[in-house]
Amino acid sequence: MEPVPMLLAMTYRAMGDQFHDRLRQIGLEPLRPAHGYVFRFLKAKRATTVDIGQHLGVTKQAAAKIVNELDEWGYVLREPHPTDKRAQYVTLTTKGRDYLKLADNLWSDLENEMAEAIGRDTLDAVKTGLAAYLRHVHGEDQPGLRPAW
Amino acid sequence: MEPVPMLLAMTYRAMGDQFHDRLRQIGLEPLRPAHGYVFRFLKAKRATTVDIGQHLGVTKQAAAKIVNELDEWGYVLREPHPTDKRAQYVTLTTKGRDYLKLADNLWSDLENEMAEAIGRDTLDAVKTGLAAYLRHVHGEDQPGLRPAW
DNA sequence: TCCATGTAGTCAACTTGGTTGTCTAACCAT
DNA sequence: ATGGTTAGACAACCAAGTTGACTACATGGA
Repeated sequence: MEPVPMLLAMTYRAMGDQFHDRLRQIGLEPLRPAHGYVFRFLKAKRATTVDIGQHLGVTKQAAAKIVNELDEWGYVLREPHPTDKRAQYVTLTTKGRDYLKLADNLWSDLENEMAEAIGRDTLDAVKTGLAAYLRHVHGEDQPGLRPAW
Repeated sequence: MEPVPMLLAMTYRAMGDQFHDRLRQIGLEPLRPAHGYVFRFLKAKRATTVDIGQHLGVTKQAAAKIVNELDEWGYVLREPHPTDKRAQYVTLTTKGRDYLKLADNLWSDLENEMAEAIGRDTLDAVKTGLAAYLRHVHGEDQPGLRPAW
């Protein structure tokens, strides 16, 4: 059997490719994975560019580029931080939230198809297993999200 | 619960980081993941540069760069293809096989620690589950190995 | 209160790891 | 034979990161 990391990489790639294809079928401009992960992160918590960089596992400069793009395209906007005059909160616009909602539906479709293919219980085991491993290696502080290739 | 692809990416990243750290602890020059995947591929079957590119999920030119590096560093060598005068088989040197053996040991250490953390049965479910999914979406023809970020 | 140290964000230069495009030589099916 | 395809090499380019430097603001002592 293939080593775990190869299985992870191949599955990630396979799901990502399918997601990308379906987005294009719908006719929606396919943002890169990083963009989607930013949306999801912003939905969960208020965050600055630095926070986003940390979450993605890239430098703040790289994160700033991504935020700039999302801003230009109208998916997010910046608002002043209430107490820190240096910082800015990055927040989702309606367009951003709509995109995220659509993407979430697509992902859950894919996940359901996966459940159908390998069994719901196996899928659950995969998810809880990976989540448990992540809690084990890092405590509560997330690792970088970006796969280092 | 986080969507599956995020779990995959985070786990891949977490394991890769650990692997990388331990290689450095040993004092071994840490090649990139792609290099290791090439070793593993070459061990399994005779392959040309084009084959390698396909397996990794990159263009043949990108694959050629990687093969060139591995050649310079003494991990692989090229030998003429028996029937096709255009093509060359890329094969592991002893140095390459040694590196792979060491890396394999490291990976199996990591996998054992994972088994300890989440339970051997859960780990088995993860592996068989992902493998089954991959067989389901692509038939027998592998997807690209490289995660598209 | 003042000062030392640290941090958010921005700008610029650079590196890396890929891409596309083009070409030659060899292959192969009609 | 010959027309279409393929392996490999060379070159130009590009995307997405990096490091480094700087400004403005924050924060926690002495």
